[in-house]
Formats: sequence, C-alpha cells, structure tokens
Amino acid sequence: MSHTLGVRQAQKQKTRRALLDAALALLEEQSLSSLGLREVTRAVGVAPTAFYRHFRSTADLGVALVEEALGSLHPMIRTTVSPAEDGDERIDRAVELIAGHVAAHPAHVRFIARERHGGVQPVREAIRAQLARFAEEVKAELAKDPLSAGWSDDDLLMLAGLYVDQMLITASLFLEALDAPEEERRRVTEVATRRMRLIAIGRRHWADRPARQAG
Amino acid sequence: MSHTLGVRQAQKQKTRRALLDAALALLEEQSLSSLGLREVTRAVGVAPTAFYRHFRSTADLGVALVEEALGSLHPMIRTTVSPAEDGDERIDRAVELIAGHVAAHPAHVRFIARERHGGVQPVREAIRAQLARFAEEVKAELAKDPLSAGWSDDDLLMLAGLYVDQMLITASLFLEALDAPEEERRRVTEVATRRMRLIAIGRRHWADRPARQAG
DNA sequence: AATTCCAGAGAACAGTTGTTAACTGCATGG
DNA sequence: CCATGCAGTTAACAACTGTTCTCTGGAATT
Repeated sequence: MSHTLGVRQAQKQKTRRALLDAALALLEEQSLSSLGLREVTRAVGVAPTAFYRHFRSTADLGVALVEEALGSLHPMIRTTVSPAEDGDERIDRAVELIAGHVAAHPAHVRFIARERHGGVQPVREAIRAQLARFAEEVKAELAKDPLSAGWSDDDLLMLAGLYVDQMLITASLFLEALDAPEEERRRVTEVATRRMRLIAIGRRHWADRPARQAG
Repeated sequence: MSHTLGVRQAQKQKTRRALLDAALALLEEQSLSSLGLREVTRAVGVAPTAFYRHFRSTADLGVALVEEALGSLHPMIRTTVSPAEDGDERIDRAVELIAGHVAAHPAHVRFIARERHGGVQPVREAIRAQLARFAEEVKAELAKDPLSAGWSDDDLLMLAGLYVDQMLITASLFLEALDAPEEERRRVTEVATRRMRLIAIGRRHWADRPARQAG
C-alpha cells in the first residue's frame, strides 16, 4: 500500500523530523509556552517561514510531539499489565521497563511530565486524552484478571488510573535520577517497586473491606 | 518585636504583593519560563525597572511564589494526617479539605502543578524541597499511629510520599473540574476518596505480605 | 533643618519575536 | 517536454524583550 514516497515528500518528512527533534531538544530547559518558532527553525538551519509548511504554531507542534511520545506506547502498556506472570514478578518487570524507557527516551518523558499541566491548553488536552486511553486499556487488562471478580467498572477504572498516574510519577523520578549515581537510581527503583506493591496489596484486599454506613 | 513598619517599607511590600499577584494571574494561561518581567510590571502599572527592586528575575519571583503557595500549608498537612479520627472518616475529611483549598486558592495550586516539572530549574528545586518536607512531616505523623508498628523508616517514607503525590494529583483533578458542573466535581471526590481508601487498605495489610525469596 | 537613602520613573540599547508578501528552484503529473 | 505545485528563501514590518544608566521625590536618619 505505502510504496516508497517520492523525493519531494521524503524531504518534507525529513525537515519535519528535524523540527520535531530540535524542538524536543530545546524543551529540555524550557516549557512549550516559551518555545519560539524562530528558535526552532534556527536550530534546524532553515528559514523561519518554513515552519508554517509543517505546523500552524508551536502549540500545533506540541500536539504532534504528544502523539509521538505516547502514541507508540500503548502496546507496551498492554503487555505490561496483562496478567501473564504473577504479583511481584510483574511489578519488578514493569518498573524495569519504565526505567528502560526513560533511559531510551528521556526527552519524550520530560516533555510529557512538563506539559501535562503546562501552559498550552491544546497540548494538555492531547496528553489528557492519551492518558485516558491508557487508563481504559489498563482497565480492560485488569478486568481479565480473576482478582477483579466482583469489581465494579468504576472501581476498575479507579485502579487503572491509579496505576497510570503511578507509572508517570515513577518515570519522572527516574528522569530526575538520570545523571545521578547509580545508587540513586537503585533507590528510585526500590521505592517505586514498593509503592506498586502496596497498591497491589490494597487491590487484593479491596473486596473484603468493611461496608460503610449509608449516609 | 515587629512594630508597624514605616510608610516606606509598607509601600514596598504593597508593590511586591501586586507583582506577585499579577504574576500569579498571568500564569493561569502560560508557564513561568515564558513570563516576561515587563509583562508583570505592565499589569501592575509600574515601570519595568521597578521589578528589580524586588526580584532578580522572574525565576526569583517564581521561587517566592512557591514559598507562598506551599510554605503556609504545613500545619494543614500535619493535622490532616494525624491519627485523631479513624480510617474512612479521615480520608473523607482530607479529600474535602483538598477540594476546599483548591477552590480557595486555584491559582496557587495551578502554579505548583505546572511548575513542579516546569522549565525553570530553581523553581522545580524549591517545589521539590517543600514536597520533601511534606513527606517527612507526613512520615512523622504516620509513625505515631499504632498501625505503623514494625514499619521500617524507608517504608514509612515510601508511604508518606505516596500520600503526598496523591494529594497533589487530587488537587490537580479538582482544579480541572473547577468550572465543570458539580456532578463532575462529585465524581472527582468519589474517585479520589476510593484511591486513598485503597492505599489505606494496602497499608493495613502491608505487614502480612509474603516474604520474597532472596535473589 | 540638613543630609542620606532608596523605590520607582524615564529613556535608550541591541536583540528578539510572529507574520506578511513575493520570490525561486525543482520534483511532479499531464 | 512543458506546466503546475509546493517546500523553502528572502526581506521587511511593528511590536516586544531584558538590562543599563541617569534622574527624582519624598521618607528616614542624624
């Protein structure tokens, strides 16, 4: 279906990539709302006006970056949460997977953490939508687990959201520890693992909590 | 000791306050890294150079805002976590307290959520330090609880951090739902409460988890 | 009453920003 | 082979930025 696209489109894609990469690099030490379009084109070595051939604005570029940073992550999420292995093993693997992802794509992780609550509304919305998708997918995997017997849909989504937020927090912790000594990264691994484990324990005993009085 | 300070210092404080307030207002729709000093002084109705009488830079102003937003919050944290009431009651009260705080100081909450991972290093560091203090204080309160018998210091700090992060997430959720219909805010309250409750359950059963094999 | 101090004003600086318009050169489709 | 399309260029615009230096009016100190 997608034959090799012409020289023309190829060049365009190449410039587009260069713009995205340059922006991502510049965003290591500032927020999207202060990223100038000229700044980006200057870093790429292209005229400022060339920017408009690819993006309406830097906010538009930001939305594209969200897609790039989170769009390809859905399969990874699915397999991580799926109830193949059991308990502690799965948690260990999940934390290591997050650590690996942060080490491989630090700029992407930083961008998401920074812009999730950042000053650019369309980007915030794009991130929110992707994370909602994650939560739904995690919920779907959790539902397959026999441990979820008797759980309401609301409670499953609650737990899924808790896991997703925890993944983000963990990723952000690994990011801060990226150029710290390995001891620090091991500490982060330890804390993140225990947090997940505590949540897993809460999940196991969720059903047998005492009923509340009706208000 | 602090008698009424002279007309001079009083005026200076007043201008300083105006600068902080104007900045906070402007930060509702952008990040600190894009906030210009002229922008702030213009909003106050004062010459750009007057800014330097109060702050070295906008980053410096940001650090002051962190102090203002989080510094006065320590007593509230302490009393919320203290083991006076029990279980579900305490959680309900905590969530309501967060909701109230967000409604009373939305700009402060937005600022912290936004700049925690924002593009200005000194501000990130200031927030990190304050949150670390929170975690230590929560840990100290948790330690008083008989439920914490047999817990290691590391585990107590782990749980405290989990609670602090959860408070921030909850606050941010309430913020997003601020001008949404009340139904939405009730939904947020419900989810936040259940998250906290699940964590509390995990805490109660933390001690009786199976021991891991030595690696 | 005379002097010092200092918050804020004013003007000017070199450099930046986003956006417009009209252009050029080259790959593409007829 | 020729006409069209379109990625990227060039030039110019008004508006904006942080920072410096000099000045001023009135409170604070002596």
